[in-house]
Amino acid sequence: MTNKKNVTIQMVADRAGVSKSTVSRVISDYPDISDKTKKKVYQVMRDLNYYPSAIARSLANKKSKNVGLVLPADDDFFENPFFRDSLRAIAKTASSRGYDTLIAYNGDNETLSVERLVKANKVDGVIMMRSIISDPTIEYLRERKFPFVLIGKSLDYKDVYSVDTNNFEAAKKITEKLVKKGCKKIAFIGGNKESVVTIDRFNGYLECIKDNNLIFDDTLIQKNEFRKCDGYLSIKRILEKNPDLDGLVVTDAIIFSGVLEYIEKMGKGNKNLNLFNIVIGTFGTDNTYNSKLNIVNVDVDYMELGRASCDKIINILEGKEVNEIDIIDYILK
Amino acid sequence: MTNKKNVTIQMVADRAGVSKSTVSRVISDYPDISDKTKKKVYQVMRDLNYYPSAIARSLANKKSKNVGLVLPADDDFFENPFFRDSLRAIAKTASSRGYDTLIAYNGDNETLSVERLVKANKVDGVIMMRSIISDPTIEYLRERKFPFVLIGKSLDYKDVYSVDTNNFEAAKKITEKLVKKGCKKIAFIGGNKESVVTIDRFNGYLECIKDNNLIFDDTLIQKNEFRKCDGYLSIKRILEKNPDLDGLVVTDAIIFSGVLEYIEKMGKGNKNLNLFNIVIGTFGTDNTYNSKLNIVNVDVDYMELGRASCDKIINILEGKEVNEIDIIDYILK
DNA sequence: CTGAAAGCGCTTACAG
DNA sequence: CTGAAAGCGCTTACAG
Repeated sequence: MTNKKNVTIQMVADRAGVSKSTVSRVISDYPDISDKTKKKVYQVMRDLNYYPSAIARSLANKKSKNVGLVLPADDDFFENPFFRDSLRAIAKTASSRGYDTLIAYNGDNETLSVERLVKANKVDGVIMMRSIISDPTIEYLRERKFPFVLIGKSLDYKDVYSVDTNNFEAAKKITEKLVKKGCKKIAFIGGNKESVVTIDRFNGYLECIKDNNLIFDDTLIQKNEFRKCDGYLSIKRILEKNPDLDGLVVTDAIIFSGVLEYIEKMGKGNKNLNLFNIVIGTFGTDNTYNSKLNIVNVDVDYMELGRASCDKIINILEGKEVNEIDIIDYILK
Repeated sequence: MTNKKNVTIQMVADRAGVSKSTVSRVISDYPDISDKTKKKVYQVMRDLNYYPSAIARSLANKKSKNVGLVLPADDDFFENPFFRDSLRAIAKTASSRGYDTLIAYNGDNETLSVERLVKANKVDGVIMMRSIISDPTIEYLRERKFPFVLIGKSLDYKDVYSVDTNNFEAAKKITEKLVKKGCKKIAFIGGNKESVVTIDRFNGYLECIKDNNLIFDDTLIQKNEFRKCDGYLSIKRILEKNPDLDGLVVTDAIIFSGVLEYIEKMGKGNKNLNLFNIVIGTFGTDNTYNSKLNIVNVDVDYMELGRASCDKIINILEGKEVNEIDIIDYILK
């Protein structure tokens, strides 16, 4: 559907009075070309407004110069600021390195959407934006020996290239912060229990609770989905059994928004409930300003996670040496 | 970098005892093939786990089966729920129609990022996610006669394929709603004044103000950027000159969040300011629950905008007939 | 209904 | 330093 009949390498070769081989060589900056030829060819390329066809190069080189970005099929994922920030950083990084970003998403089956790109040779490597236990997409990619980088980490395999935050440590530290602020009864609200993030953060929370000999029982723990409504319901359930709650760790910005809504709503009438005295620790929340609540946040640099994962997959594709796992800093405040 | 040496059309041809031409024909569901051959070929394809190379097809067909999604270079854009929802719908729709979504974004120059994809033949058509006045990307695409669909509308050209909401009408109606609720002095906070959305919504607001002979002066109007801080500062400035403000139209979810923060912050101490009595009309805000404020929202179905724009560009690419402009409904509530 | 051949626009060993 | 030729994996008129 490109209307201007495209100018091809043959045309510039003819016009420059050389062979396509030579033109090809100047395009790819091959060393042994005389300055004269090089100049001439560049000139003609400019005159003709020539731009090599990525498709034809792909076929000849057997590489697409595309990285696939795998978006999970579940709706909640997109609400998380992590999605928009890392997507942006990935697209930008890819572009800066001469690659493009192709989205793998069909709305219902993550693995199928990836398979399609992989089988059709549309991407050279893949970035997975989320880690869960026994991930079928990872199974597929590994079996096919197809290059990929995982944002997060795999609990199933030790040899998966990944970029992660130390979620265990961050969760432990944020819980400790609540303890220092005087909290005695700290609850935990996480997302899906298959999610590696939830698992890591829960373990960090747990370790701190144990270290400090704080109360720990099932009525303080909620793990559901990464949805606002789950935050709402979780805090409700926890408070029913624990009206004396004074601390809360919430692992996700969206869940947190549900928690906040509940507290704002219920705290309004029942001043006696003292809902606003609960100190809350949360992760990756955009906006932690709240006039009535005491909120501590772990800030993960999502852009950096994106950038690092994209650089990593491209490094792998280009045969450069990379670490198995890279850890991105977080900021607790 | 695909490790399994890929099975090609030649291999299945050999194994099936036919020519590649024939295999190619059964792949593309060409009518005049005997059932026997068809069956045989399908069988072999399955046995060999054959999947045609999209790259090779692209080269032969001169189409990539990719649509380019143009993301604006400014940071604020990504904060808007519009971005995530329409992106998702676009990727999903493309996938369902056998296309893939390629992102055009390099972090600083929108037009360049598009040019790159277009020149390299990496996409067959393009979706632009935002409309501004005198958009250089549109200039480029038009000049090149490259197929594209605009989400929003062009004020510069009448013949641009686009998918839009009736922003003028929606803004007028939401302002009317404030009037019905008794507002006498209604301010307007919009985004960038080059943005078509801001222009349309401002005009809708303005018409209602005039129709009702309400106060209209410069101190009531703020147009800055689509940022939270601009919302914060805008409402501040407006209130300085208009302490008796009782209505406010805010054209964007992010700006609105800044307005909200200001009101929450300032309203807390100064009960006399009566900040919480201001009725607010806004657009596309995720979460309009607020225990103290009276908020009216125009809900635009961003997924539908995405879906429609993607279907439209693909229809164009496939030579189907399409409307110049499609209008997506909004819901006022 | 099917095959041989040319072509899509590049790259790259090979030879000089 | 440069060119002729084969090849990447498909499609599609053309001929039968």
